[in-house]
Amino acid sequence: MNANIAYTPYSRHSGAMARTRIRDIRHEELIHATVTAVHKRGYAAVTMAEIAAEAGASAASINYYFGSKEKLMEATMRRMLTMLKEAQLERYAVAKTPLDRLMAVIDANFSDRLFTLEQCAIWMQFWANAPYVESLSRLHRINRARVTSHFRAELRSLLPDAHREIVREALQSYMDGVWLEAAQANEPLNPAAARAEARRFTRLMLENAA
Amino acid sequence: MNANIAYTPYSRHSGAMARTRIRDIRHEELIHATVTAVHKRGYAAVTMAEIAAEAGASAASINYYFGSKEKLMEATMRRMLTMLKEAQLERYAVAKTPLDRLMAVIDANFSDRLFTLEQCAIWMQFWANAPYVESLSRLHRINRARVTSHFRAELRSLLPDAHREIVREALQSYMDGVWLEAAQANEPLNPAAARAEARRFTRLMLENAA
DNA sequence: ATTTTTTAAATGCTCATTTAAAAAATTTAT
DNA sequence: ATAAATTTTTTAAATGAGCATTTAAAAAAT
Repeated sequence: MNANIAYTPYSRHSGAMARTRIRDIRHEELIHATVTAVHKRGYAAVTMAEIAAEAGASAASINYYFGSKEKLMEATMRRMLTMLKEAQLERYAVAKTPLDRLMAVIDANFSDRLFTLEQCAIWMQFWANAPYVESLSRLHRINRARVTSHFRAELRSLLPDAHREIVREALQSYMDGVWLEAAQANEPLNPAAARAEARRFTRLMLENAA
Repeated sequence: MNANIAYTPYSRHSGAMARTRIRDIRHEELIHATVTAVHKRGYAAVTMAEIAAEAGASAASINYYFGSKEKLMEATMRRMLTMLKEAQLERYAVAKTPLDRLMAVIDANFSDRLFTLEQCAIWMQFWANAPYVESLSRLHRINRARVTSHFRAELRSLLPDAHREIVREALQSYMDGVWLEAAQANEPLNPAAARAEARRFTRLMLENAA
């Protein structure tokens, strides 16, 4: 009856069984539907009914699983942030040098999975709403801090102190700016081209600053 | 009775007199109130009544002067774009070299008048809404094209073909990215510092290629 | 007089959220 | 197993608040 009660991760009758399946499926479906629906209509304009329809469900079921429109948006952004983090970790796993790792952070941002019109749109709505919604603001700070710290770590061995911070800030601003502009596009994005450009830009910055 | 009829720019009873004053005053006041109110509450959340209250007027008078909330937002953004253009022209007037003019474009973006929390917030709302509102989308394209063409013109004499476009895109993305991040801040911005950083970044980009 | 400006109040619509009841799935008892 | 009981999931419909916009009439300006 109440979606907010705490569940143990194991079913109650046998030992280490799988946890309630439907719950996870619905979360997945509804978050995906949110991304699609927000892309189509914008966060301000999209209605619970539209999101629900996108998932083949009813508006009431969104509230059953997420509690409110705001919490749904928060869960959706949490998912986006997790995807970004994972994309980066995947690339870290095969990176050998500090430069490889620096490029891993950058490539992750423009990976095929993430750098799509739909997701650019969601991020744009996220940035626009974060200043007015504490939970989103918090997510933004956390993500920003994570990326900053990775950049700092990798740049430490690539650049002298004097230029390091300016280059780091430039890299982060550049990435945000590219996303911002991509959110205005109406043809499909080209992640491979974006990665190539970002790498060229990065090399240019490093060369000149070294 | 109807705000949409065409007015001649001159009063009807004497020769070349000042045009209807109140109209201009109200436009000014209401646009200013819009910037303030949107900064406080976000475009999605702000109501006509709140904007009106900010200007000491009634919601109905906004519709009398602008026709609708959407048209008010459009007029507000038009004003922002004009301010940006003017800030740039002011600096062009005293620029001697291509590098001066390049810096003029950049400095304009971070001028004391424009690079404020309030205006960053408005731009953020603009970017988030442009994909869903044709009139805003159009403004975005126009502004983007204008800045692009200025950058191209000035970079032509500063950089060889090979690097020019990548540097231009990097500069534009950088500026957008700085604005995007600034929109998340909650302390007052420091335009002078932003200009200094932007100049350092620009020099870094140009050094190698020149 | 006539036109422009102003607003209080009315209108009408959209929507998030809640409610209440049914349907489906799962657990317990037989 | 099978049926009964219990819990989880689903949604149609109700609720109620919020809001942009319109109307109609008054006030101010010309």
